[in-house]
Amino acid sequence: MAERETERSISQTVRAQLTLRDLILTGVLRPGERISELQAVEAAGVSRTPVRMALVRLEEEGLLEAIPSGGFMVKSFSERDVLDSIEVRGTMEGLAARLAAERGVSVRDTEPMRECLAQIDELIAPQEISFDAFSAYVALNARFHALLAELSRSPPVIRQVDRASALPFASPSGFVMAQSALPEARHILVVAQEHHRIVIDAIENREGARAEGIMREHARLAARNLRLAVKARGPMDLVPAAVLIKASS
Amino acid sequence: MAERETERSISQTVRAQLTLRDLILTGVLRPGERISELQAVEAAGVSRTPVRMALVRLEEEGLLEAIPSGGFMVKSFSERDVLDSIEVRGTMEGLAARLAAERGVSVRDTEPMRECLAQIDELIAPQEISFDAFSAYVALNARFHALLAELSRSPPVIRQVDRASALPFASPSGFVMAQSALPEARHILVVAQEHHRIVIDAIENREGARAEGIMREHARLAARNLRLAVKARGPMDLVPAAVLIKASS
DNA sequence: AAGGTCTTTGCTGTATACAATTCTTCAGCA
DNA sequence: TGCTGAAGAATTGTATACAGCAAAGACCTT
Repeated sequence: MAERETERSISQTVRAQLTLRDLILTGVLRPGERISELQAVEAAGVSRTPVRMALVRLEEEGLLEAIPSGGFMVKSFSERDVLDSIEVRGTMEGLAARLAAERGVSVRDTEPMRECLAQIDELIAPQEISFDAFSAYVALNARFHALLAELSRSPPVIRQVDRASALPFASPSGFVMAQSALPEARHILVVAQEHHRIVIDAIENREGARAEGIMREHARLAARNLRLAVKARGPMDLVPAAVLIKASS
Repeated sequence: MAERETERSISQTVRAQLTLRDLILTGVLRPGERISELQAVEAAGVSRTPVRMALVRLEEEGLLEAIPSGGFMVKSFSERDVLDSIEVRGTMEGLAARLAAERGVSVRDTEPMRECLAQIDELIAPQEISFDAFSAYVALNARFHALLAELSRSPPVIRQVDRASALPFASPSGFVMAQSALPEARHILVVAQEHHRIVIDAIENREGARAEGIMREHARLAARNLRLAVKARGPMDLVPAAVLIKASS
């Protein structure tokens, strides 16, 4: 989703956006805290103009909230908000899958997805999955989900799926790393992969309802990962956006 | 959705955004056309800084598209894109309705919606519905849909519903005016109102699936209005965003 | 005459200076 | 001691100046 460009050719606005996002996700800027433009200028090493541009973009992304009197603050999320964001993504991915199924896809379209599937199969084959394998899974999983959205061949749908996945904890692989240390880890990946397989099958057979349903259920897996990780206390450090989640009452 | 403020107290950025949006929706700026900042500055009567801010916001809104080499152009939509945008909104509203149903709502919550319903009832009671009545319907309908989204009590869901409704032709009342001149007009409003009634009923009875389903079907009504209006040729002038829709092949 | 290259012009991206508004703090009064 | 007011400081919103880049046109060469 975030293309990496050469360090110097990148625009100042993007540089500021990247820097600020990192500052937010690592918890340097805490939820509820007002973001001082001057402070941001200092941190990003650019002038105020691109910083303001970046702030607006981060607001649209959902990481910031506009303060009525001016300026922005870091948004904070309840656990419920996180779960709902995941549900939103699942719903949108379900729509994408349904449309793909109803409108039909060619084998050429699903080819790269099957390849993705095969690569993930290799990763989760061993009994014990290494930390690196988890990282590789995250990348492949993101690719699979991106390809799925494109299968709808609908720019508006793709756009909304992307926007729903923009929040780090709502993204398809948001909590995968969090479960890497958990014993249930492998089981969950196996189930997730089964979902992947089913959605492709359903789409190819033009079973819209099945394709939609399975993607919704698939997103619920992320929700389960979150609850598991919260209960286990600890692995949350692996998900950068954890600092945005305020302790629920 | 767009609050009206006093003309002089409004920020320059908002002024520019309003002016540009109007220019786009009225077709002064044509789809595919590159937007010159200088030209926009002249039109909005503000300096380049707020204009650039407005351009970024309009891009996020979906009306503009960033040009790789810099600057923005007016986005153009196929009829399919429009239908899909409506489907996206229906899906999100369906989610909101389902969550409201599953989580339960108090009578206090649905009170204002019932009031909305009653007012709409009065509007569509007469055999012939005046043009003004259509205008009044648009406002009440928008209010109903906004209240429905809030019934989910989920900020992430409300946010996504709002974003899905931001595109003028995807908004709940997008094509209502277009059918005002059509003979089928009253029938459609009656059916729409029936949907409104059912979704409230379903939510109060905690029937999540029914609430979701009816909202999806409800959005399809907008899609039907569009097709009807396109076929009738003419009433499209009443929907401002029509200029964004390129003739489908 | 056609193609390529160089120049020029206009644009966008960035930085900074200025203005206006808001927040804070301190003093005075009830 | 608490509250209200005003003044000051700081921060955001806006305007403008500058630099870098891309597209378009003209001229030269083949």
